[in-house]
Formats: sequence, C-alpha cells, structure tokens
Amino acid sequence: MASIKLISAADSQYSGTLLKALNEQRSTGLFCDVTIIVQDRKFRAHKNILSSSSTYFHQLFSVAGQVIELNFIKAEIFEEILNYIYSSKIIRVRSDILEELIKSGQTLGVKFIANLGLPLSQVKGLPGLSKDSVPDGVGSSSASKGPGSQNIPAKNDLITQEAGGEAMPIITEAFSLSSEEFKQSEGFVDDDSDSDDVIFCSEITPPKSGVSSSTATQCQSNSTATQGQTNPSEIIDLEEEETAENSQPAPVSSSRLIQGSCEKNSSVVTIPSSEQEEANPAPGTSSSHNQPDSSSLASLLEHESPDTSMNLASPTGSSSWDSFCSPPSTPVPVTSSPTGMYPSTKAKENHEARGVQKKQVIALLENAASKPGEFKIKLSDIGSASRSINGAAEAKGSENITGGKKIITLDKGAEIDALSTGCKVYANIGENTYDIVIPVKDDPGEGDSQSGGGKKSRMAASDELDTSPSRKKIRVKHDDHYELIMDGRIFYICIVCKRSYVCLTSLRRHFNTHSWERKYPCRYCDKVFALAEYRTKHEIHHTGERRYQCLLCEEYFINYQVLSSHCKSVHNQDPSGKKEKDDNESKLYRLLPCKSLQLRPYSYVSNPSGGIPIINEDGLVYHVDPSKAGSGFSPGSQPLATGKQVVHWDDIFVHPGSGQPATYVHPSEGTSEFEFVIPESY
DNA sequence: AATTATCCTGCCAAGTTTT
DNA sequence: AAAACTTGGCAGGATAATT
Repeated sequence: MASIKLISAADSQYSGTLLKALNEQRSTGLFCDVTIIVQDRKFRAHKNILSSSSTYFHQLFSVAGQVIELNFIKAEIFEEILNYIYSSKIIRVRSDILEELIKSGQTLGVKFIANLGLPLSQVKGLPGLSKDSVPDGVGSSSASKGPGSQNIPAKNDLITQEAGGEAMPIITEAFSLSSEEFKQSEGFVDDDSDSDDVIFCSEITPPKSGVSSSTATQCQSNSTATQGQTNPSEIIDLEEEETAENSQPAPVSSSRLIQGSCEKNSSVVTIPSSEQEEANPAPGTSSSHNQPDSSSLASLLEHESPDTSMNLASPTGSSSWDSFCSPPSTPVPVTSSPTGMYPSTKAKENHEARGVQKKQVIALLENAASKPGEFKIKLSDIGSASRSINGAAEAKGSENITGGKKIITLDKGAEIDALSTGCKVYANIGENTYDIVIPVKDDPGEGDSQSGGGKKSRMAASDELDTSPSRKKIRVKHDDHYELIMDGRIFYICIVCKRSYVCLTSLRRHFNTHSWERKYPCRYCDKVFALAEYRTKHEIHHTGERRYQCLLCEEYFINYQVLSSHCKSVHNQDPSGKKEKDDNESKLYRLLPCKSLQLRPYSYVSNPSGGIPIINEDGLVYHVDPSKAGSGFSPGSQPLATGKQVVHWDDIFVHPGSGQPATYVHPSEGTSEFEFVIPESY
C-alpha cells in the first residue's frame, strides 16, 4: 500500500495577483467602502486594504465613517501613498517631494514609505533628506523586527548599489530602488496640479531593458507630473519587491535612468492615478447622510434597459438610474430628500422609452470643430451584456479607432463614473445616444467652471470651455460634480453622493458637507457646521433672539418653523398667507432684522492645517485646529470666522433705546447650554 | 399624534473679484 | 464700470427626534 504523502504548494504569484485585482477594483470603485478627501481630490479605496497597510487608517477606521478628509497631507502625496498601498510600488516620484512623502508615510504609518529615507540616502545626487526622514536603526537587520520588518529596507540587504556609476539600482530582498533624471522633455503634461481630466489609460510595453522614458511618462500621475515644470528634478522609482528575482536591473544610462523591477514578460498597464482615484466616485459611495446611492451617472446607462438592468447592475450594487429619475412613488430607494433628486419625470420617461442595453462609447477624436483637449463621446447601443466587468481600465483598453472616432466600449455604467469627474454627460441628445464631453488632460476647460447659481445660460459644454489659466484654477478647486444635461436642462451631480442639483451653488454648498473645506464654528460653543446657515440658526438659539413676529397676536418666534406652527395651530392660517392673495401683504408675520448676529460675508474657517481629526455625527472626519476648537467660543471672544467684519460683543446687543425686542434668552434655552450674560451696557 | 429640531434646496440679494 | 462669481439668508417642505 502506497504511503500517503502530504503535499504542500505555494502560489508565489498569488499576492501579486491579489494586489493587482484589488487595485483594479479600486480603479473601478468596486467594493470601495471609503472615500478619502484630500484637498480637493477624492480617493476611493477599501478600508481593509488601507487599514492593513497603514497604522493610521487602522486606528481611524475603527471609528470613522465612509467619508474621510485628511487635511494634513497633500493630494499628490497621498496619491503616491495610495498607489503604493495598492501596487507595492512607488513609481517615478519626484525627488523634491520625497521628504514630504516620507513624512506623510510616517504620519500614516506606512512603514515602507516611512523608512524610505535610508535607501534613498544611498542614491547619489538626491537632495539631502532631513535626518528625520532617515529613521534610526533601520540599518540593523530587518530580521529582528518581526512582522512587517520587510517593509524596512535594511542596509545590510543591499545587494547592488552604486556599482560602476551613480545610476545602478539598489536591489535588496525587501526592495529595489532606482532613480532617473527628471526631464521636462519627457512629455509631462503641463496641467493643473490636481487635474483629474486624464481619461484614458495606456497599455505600455516597456523596452526589453528597463523602462523607457515614455513608459514612465505614462505612468506618471498628473499631479506629480505637473510639479516639476520649473524645477527639473529627479524621478524616483521605488518598488517593494515580492521576490528579489523579479528585479531586473535597468540599464545604466547617463540620465540616471534606473527602473525598479518590472514583472517579467508583462506589459505595464497604467491608469493615471488621478483617474483611478478621483474619477471613481463609484456607485455605492455613501454620503455623509447615509443615503442610498442614487442617481449615479453610471446608473444612467443601466436604466436604459429595464430588462437587463438587473444583470448590468453596477458592481457595487448601487441603485439604478431609477433612483435618479423616478418619482418618489417608485419602489426604488430614494434619498431622504426626494424632491431634490429628480430632475424631471419627463426625463425619466425619456430614458425608459429608449430601452438601451449596453453602450458603446464613441469618442470623437479632437477635430477642428472641437476645442483642444475636448473629446466628444457618444454612447450608442451595442446590445451586449456579457462583457466582463473590469472597470474603466479595461474598457479603455478596448478602445479602438475607427473612422476617426475613438470607440470605447464601456462594460458597465460605472465606467462613466470612472471617466472623469469633470465629464459632462449629455443625455437625450439623439435617439439612443448620449454625448459625453470629457475634458482630457491639458484640457483647459471643464464643467466646473460654470457657476453663479445657475444664472448663467445653459450653454453647451463646449461653449463653456475656457482656456484661461484662472479658469483652470477654479476648475481644480471645485472638482466636485458631474453635469448631466437632459432635455436642455442641466443638473449638477455630486460626485460623492450623486445627489442632483439644479443650482450649482446649491451643489457647492452641499458638497461642503462632504469635504468640510469650510467649517463654520459657532461662536458660543464648540460646534462646527458645514453650512453657514446651520451655524447661524444655531447661534440664534444661543442668543435667543426672536425675529419672527406673528402679526395676528404680535408674539415673537425664534424661527419660521415655530412661527408657522404657531400660525397653523393657533390661528389656523398659513403664515405665508397662501390662502389669500399671493403677495407680501398677506403674510401673517413680520421678519425683523437680525440684531444679535452681524452679517459675516466670509465667516468660515477654511482648512486649518493639521489639527485634531474630529468625527461628526455623519462619520465625517475633519480636522479642527485644537487651539480653536478645544476651548470653545465664549461670548466676548473674537470670532473664529475669517470674516472681515469683526463682531464685538457690544455690537451684538441692542443698546437701550433701540426699541427692538431683539435679544433675550429663549425661554427654552435656559442657561444649561449657554450661559447668557447680559452686558452691563444692555 | 403633536410638537420641535434639523436638514435640505431653489431662489435671491449683497458683497467681492475679475474683466 | 460691468460682468462674473461667491457667500449667505430666506422660504418652505421634508424628515427625524422628542414629548
């Protein structure tokens, strides 16, 4: 009888494959369960991955919600870190941001990046890294550091360095490191630093020996690429090795071109990172309001085929276009504020009538009729429902050019989301077609340049493009929405929660609840609000001022709601006088001017650097300067607001003789929350 | 069930910045 | 100076929480 043997097998490629798959999922937003907002950029990711790679996130995710804002790190830095987390590689990072990268890695608890200082100190010609960038003791054997020690490049592990020249790669069991000269001529795009408009990924086959400049150029993220235009600096490729054998020393050249190991016999598929992260507010992205994901542009396409939409549901299981277009009576989950979610019932009907199943995106190449940098894409029915879901990268990889058009097959609607946050999606352009205008890299125009409360004319997207640098700035700053144009009407879609807005100003205001770019602290307590109006209403509760006077009984009320309730219950009338003539004369109330609070035109706190991460009720994490937030705001203190008008306490109270019943404590307020001290002068 | 508090969003006016 | 843009207040409906 044959003896029984115990067989063991190890899949040496599993970890790499797994990581690659995870990265692909990230690029398409698949299963992403956290949105990280850094400056004006949004990064979708998986909590598990981040928490496994970063001690900071590990701790943070135990309490944080699904939307997190990091104020202590630059977007381009975080992008590199995120790319590393999902690829184990650092690709062509400019040397002048290395120190910041390392420090950010230390802050986030990403070991490999945190300890980059040491191996980088082996590279000649690098700008000196500060001492704190080179961790103490990392030169000792990594073997003694226990789990995770592989993330600490150890001096002793260096196999090759500086051999025969300054450009040889450093290859150890734990990592490989290479550097090359940064050249402006490499084709880096002069674009906005935070451009997210690079739409298409590229599949690049590197030269047999190392990586060409062009490859690296393609790999370079936009934001990184944009920084070095005036100060040519080095690009560093640093890649954590899975196995040393994967390392392929790159040719030594006069340009210090060294490439970290590439996968054998593999091409490099690179999605511009800005696209990967920012352009993927994938369906399912949870808003701070815990709404069901609705009205995503992705779902726009899916909805076109009622009979197949179930099968084509976005991978995140988001709701369909129904939730965008349907009236609230439909069984589709809707937001808590349905009235704002439905551009028009007619629009929905238009979509339902088409019954489009799958879409083929035909990108019209730039031509004379188009503005530079602008791709026009048409979606047409291609009727195939069997394609794999591999995200935007694959979709883009399937693009081909026929008849002067760039045809891109989108496997699922989510890929529309993945295209760009600056996209304009034109629905109902023609039968069974949509137009998408995608500002691509270096595209001077974009959809966000439009503002002004929707007061501007609803011009075509191409007409809105503006090449002035100033517009660029605005665009980058406010990359927060898609624009959906249906039946000639434009709707602004929040990229985070997919809410739709008729007025861009409304969206801007709303988006701050995601980004917390501006914070509105109460002057009387330590509460912080995302909307100025909320803060104002809250502060009025502190002051107790009652501005709403019922004209029937002359009672004063603290807000419209209380007044309205009073009028309806006591007088059985609507305060607006709706039952009577629709004019101001019929109003049953009078609104007195605000005495207790002066107008504060720009009374917000914008992104205090650093600070304490605060998690609000919605799970949003934001950072508040401890010097401001911790102690609260006592009456009489200077307001935190950056408003130009400094409100003094004397200004708040009505002086005797004014005749206004302006300021007094609301009976319900008491003094439990706010100690109301009436100045002697009052 | 009624009341209260809070949120939401279109609209608007006023202030600021840009052209 | 005019236009464009930003900010914040208001109305009034909706929803959640509390009584």
